[in-house]
Formats: sequence, C-alpha cells, structure tokens
Amino acid sequence: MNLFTDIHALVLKSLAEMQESGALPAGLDLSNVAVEPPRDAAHGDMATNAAMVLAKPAGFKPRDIAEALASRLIADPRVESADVAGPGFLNLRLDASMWSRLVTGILSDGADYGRTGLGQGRKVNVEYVSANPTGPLHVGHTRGAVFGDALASLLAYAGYDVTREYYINDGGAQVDVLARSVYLRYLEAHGEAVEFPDGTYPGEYLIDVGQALRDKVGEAYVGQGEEVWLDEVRSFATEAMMDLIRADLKLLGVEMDVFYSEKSLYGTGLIESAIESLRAKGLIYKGTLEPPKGKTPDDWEPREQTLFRSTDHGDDVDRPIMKSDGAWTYFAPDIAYHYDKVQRGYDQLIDVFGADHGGYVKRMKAAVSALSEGRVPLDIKLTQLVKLYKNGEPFKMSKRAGNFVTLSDVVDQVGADVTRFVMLTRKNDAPLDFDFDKVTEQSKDNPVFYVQYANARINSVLRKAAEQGITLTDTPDMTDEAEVAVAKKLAEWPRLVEIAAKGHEPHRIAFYLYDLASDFHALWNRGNDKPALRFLQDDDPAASAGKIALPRAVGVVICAGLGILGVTPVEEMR
RNA sequence: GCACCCGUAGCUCAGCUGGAUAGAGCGCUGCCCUCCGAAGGCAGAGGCCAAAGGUUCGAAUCCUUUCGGGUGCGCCA
Repeated sequence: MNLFTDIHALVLKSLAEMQESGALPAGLDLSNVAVEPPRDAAHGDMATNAAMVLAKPAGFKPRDIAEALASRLIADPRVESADVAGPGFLNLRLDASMWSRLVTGILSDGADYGRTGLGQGRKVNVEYVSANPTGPLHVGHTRGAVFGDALASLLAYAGYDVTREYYINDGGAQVDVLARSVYLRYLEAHGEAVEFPDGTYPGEYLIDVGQALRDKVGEAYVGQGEEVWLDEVRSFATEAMMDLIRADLKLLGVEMDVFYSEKSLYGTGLIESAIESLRAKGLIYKGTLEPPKGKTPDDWEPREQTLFRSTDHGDDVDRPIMKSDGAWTYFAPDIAYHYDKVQRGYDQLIDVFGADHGGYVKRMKAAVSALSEGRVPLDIKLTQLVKLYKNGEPFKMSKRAGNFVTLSDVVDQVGADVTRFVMLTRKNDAPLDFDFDKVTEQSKDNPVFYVQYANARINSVLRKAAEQGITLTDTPDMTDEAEVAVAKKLAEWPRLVEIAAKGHEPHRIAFYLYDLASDFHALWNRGNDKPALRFLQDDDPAASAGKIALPRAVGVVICAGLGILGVTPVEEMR
C-alpha cells in the first residue's frame, strides 16, 4: 500500500499514453517526474511537477501539458480533481474514499506498511562504532552506535541486505599501551604500589582486568620484562576490552553481525595483496610529500615514503602507506580492510566515523574507488560532538573511566530508548545538546515523550475497547478533516522511508514520528470539543470500531518507525 | 595555508536530493481550561534563509567569491 507510488504510476501511464497519441513527443525522459505532497494542504492532496519538467524537452508550454494530463488523470476513479496552478503544477485531489482505503491497507499490511523495494536486496555493509579496544564506550561512540544502528535498520526496512560491522583496531600501538596499563593493574593486584605515567590508561575499569590476569597467571609476569608478557597481556587485555564494549553495546540494544579484527589482516598477505592491487593500477610510488602550508610541524624534514596516489581519485594530497622504517602506516590495514569488504561482494559501503576523522574521508573514498574501480560507492557519515548538560549546565562526569562520560553512564541515567531517540533527533552532521533533565521530562517539549505518549494513548483506547468487547473492523469511519489530516500523514510514511534511506538520514524518521504524533494528539484534543470524534463512542460498539481503525493504523506506523530507531514503544505512561 | 562540516524566528533546530505565501518546539502576547479524554488547548506577533554575484520558468537548496563558527591536516590509530 503506497498512495504516492500508485498515483506516480498513474501519472507515468497517462504520460505514456499521451506520447502514444502524439500529444507529447516520444522519447522523453520521465525520471524527474515526481508526485509529492504539496507544501500547503489547501492546494490538494498531491502535486506533480510533470508539466514543468517536460515543458522544455517537449517544446510545449507547461500549462498545455498540465491541462492535457489533467483531463486524463480525472478519468481515473481515484482522482477527484486535477487543477493546474502556479507555473504549471498539477494539483490533485483524491477521491474521499482513498483515505479510508489507505487505512484499511495499512491495517492489513501491518508492520510491512512502508517497506519498499528500494534496496532490491542489494548488499550494504554499515561499519560503525569501531572504537579502539582500550576502554568502555563514551558518549561520542554512543551517538555513532545509535546512528549507525538506526541507519542499518532503515536500510534493511527499505529492502537492502544489511551487514552491521565493527572494525576492531587491535593492531596498533594503542593496544600496546593498553597492555602496559593492564600490566600495571596486574602488579597492583599483587599488592605493589603503582603509578600511571603519561601515555598509559589510568582508568579504573582496568582494575578488574589486572585482577583477572593475576588469577589467570599468578605471579608469572611479576618482575619480568615486556618481552616476556607483552603479547599475552595484549591479547588478554584486548579480549577483556571487547567484552566490555560488547556489554556496552548490549545496553543500547546494538547487535553487530561481524566483528572484524585489524590484527587478523597481518601476516595473512591481505595487506600486501590489497597494496598490490593498487600497485597494479600504477597508484603506488615512492616519493616525498610537501609540508602542509601554514602549519609546518617543528621537526619537519623531508622523507621519502611509499605513497598511494589518492589524488587520482579525488584526494588533495597523496597519502603514505608505509613508514620510513618499512612498517605499514595505519592507512594500509584500513585499505586492506576495505579491500576485503569489496571482495566480500558488497554493492555499497557505509562508514560511520566521529567528526574527528573528517580528514580521513577523502583518502578512504579514494582507496575504495581505486580498489573497486569505481563500482562500489563508499559513503562516510561523520557524527558530530555531543554536549552534555544537567540543569542547563555543561556536564562532565568521570565515574569509572578517567575523564569522560561513558555510554553506560548515559544509559543508566535515562535508559536506552531515550538515549537512542534523542540522539536521532538531530542530523548526524550537526552538534547535539543532550540535557539529562530535558530528555526525561514528561511534556510536549520532549519529542521522545510526545511520540511515546501518542502510542500509549492508542493502546489505552485499545485496552478499553477490549474491555467493552468491541469487535474491531479494518473499515474506518472518517468524516472530520482532523481525521483525514492524520490519514494523509500516514500516506507519507512509505515515501519518507525512501527519502530517508536514499539520503542515509535516519533522523528524518524521528522528525516524522514527532509530526505524526502531533497530528494524532490534535485529533485527540478535538474530541474534547466534538465528542463525535472520540474513538470510543458510548454504548455504540459499531461506531467505536469504525473510529478506532485510524488510531490503530497510527499505532502501526509509530511502532514501525520506533522499530527502525531501535526504540521500544511503550503501551502505558507511568 | 589547505580540506571538510556548519551559518534559517530572541533561543534550539526541521525544511522531502531545485518548486507555490520558508516551518516546529521553547520563549513572548492574548483567549480558553471550576464538571466532560487538560502530564493542557486555540490563536497571534516574530524572517533580507550570513553577504554578494551566477545558473533557469523557479534557489534556503546547485556553482563562485567574501565574512563568521567548528573539525582535521607527513613515520597517532
């Protein structure tokens, strides 16, 4: 059930007929013909730009096309009127019966209303979080986790075959630092007094890991040099950190399909073959980079390095893949990792990074473009900073992790549902203010509450209906304009899903739900003045059943939308 | 210096991949709410879409330049 695609198809069919009859030239590109909700509801239910888009290529006046098209469209029983307006818009008003048919359709589609064939089963890999395994997740990671997870769900809902993936950076120097920090906690567990020099992780979350290491190996590493324990402690500590991170993700309700280890790339030839693939394309060479202008590092001196000619694929400068001592830079395994994703047959890649990785976007896109010869698009979404507030004051907390606020701090305070919804009420590239007090406030100002409240009201109606023994019907009784307004909002849902999925913009779902809830509450409030609009009609089960169909359909869409956001719909406000 | 993101009501932000008179919440103003489905409701004021050019039937949206804010920038991942 999708009214917009139905009418869009009707418009295209009519245009094709016009081409056959000679009313329009053949061979026109119809791909830009759109059927959209008009900005102002007074203009009608839907509008099409067909006449304006086609006027120029057809060599006709927009109004002439529009009028010819209009006369064909009104022949269809679904279209009540078609009026030419403005520069050549064609405003359509649908037959009144369409709205109740829509509601019936939504109730029969259920959770599938709004699913689209947009993705056509194409394989998409969404990589998100990918935090270094050196400690618990913090608020920044939380936003990335929520965003990536909602995006993945959105794409799945839109018909893509989605893989959720986490890249474990367990191959670099930071896991050595982790190992040394855990070693200190291990010594501490043996009763030694330890200090944490700069460059180690002093967070208390490593105390348990140090004790666990002591329980496992006893005194074996005490007084020993790094060469004895570093490898063992590193993998022990990394495992422990990944357990921590998995637990954090679980708190949020995030479940990954794949955890991909950077370390697993080393010693398997994967990095080498990825680089070879680039070399075969003539994109690897030895050279010396110019110092960045305006901000030359103090210790700058020209060095010859192995470089990737990323400028051939849109980057600003070529990038080093090998250090002067012959070791890979961090970029090399990343290239190999994305090479592997391409090899695994994904049609599309998406990376969700924190905003501090902005400088990394172009080179990564260049690498994927080169590796896949332009076949596989890589979209990189950057999530901006989260600013925490409490009582309107900027807020920092350091409960267990040193000097940052952790994911579990946030979820403990406000819950996973609120965390998720609030973090999705902003575009990913806009900074987000997160106020612990406001997000849990039960008022209209709070979108989370407002949407949940709408669903709770719907469920309350359904509970009462059940108590009264009302037999539900899928044929709605809608007469008032407030009811039709809600139905029209519901009609937009499949279209909105497509727009959000195409743009990789899950925040649109959150805003839509707020709008829908708002229309629903407005209808509810009208029941105060006009008792005839109440969903439950006293002593008239049949009338009630007809009125309840619409709110049930609203409930279907709210639950579907919240499902995409990963938020549990509540059935009762407490 | 360069690159990327951002600049929309007093504040916080939407704006459907170029459409009609630019929207919402907060705040402000006014009215309603003693009993009914009010953890409120209705209405109003408030805008040179940072600025200037350009592209075209049409621009907050695309391009160029300028101003202002954020982030990043060779052997750190």
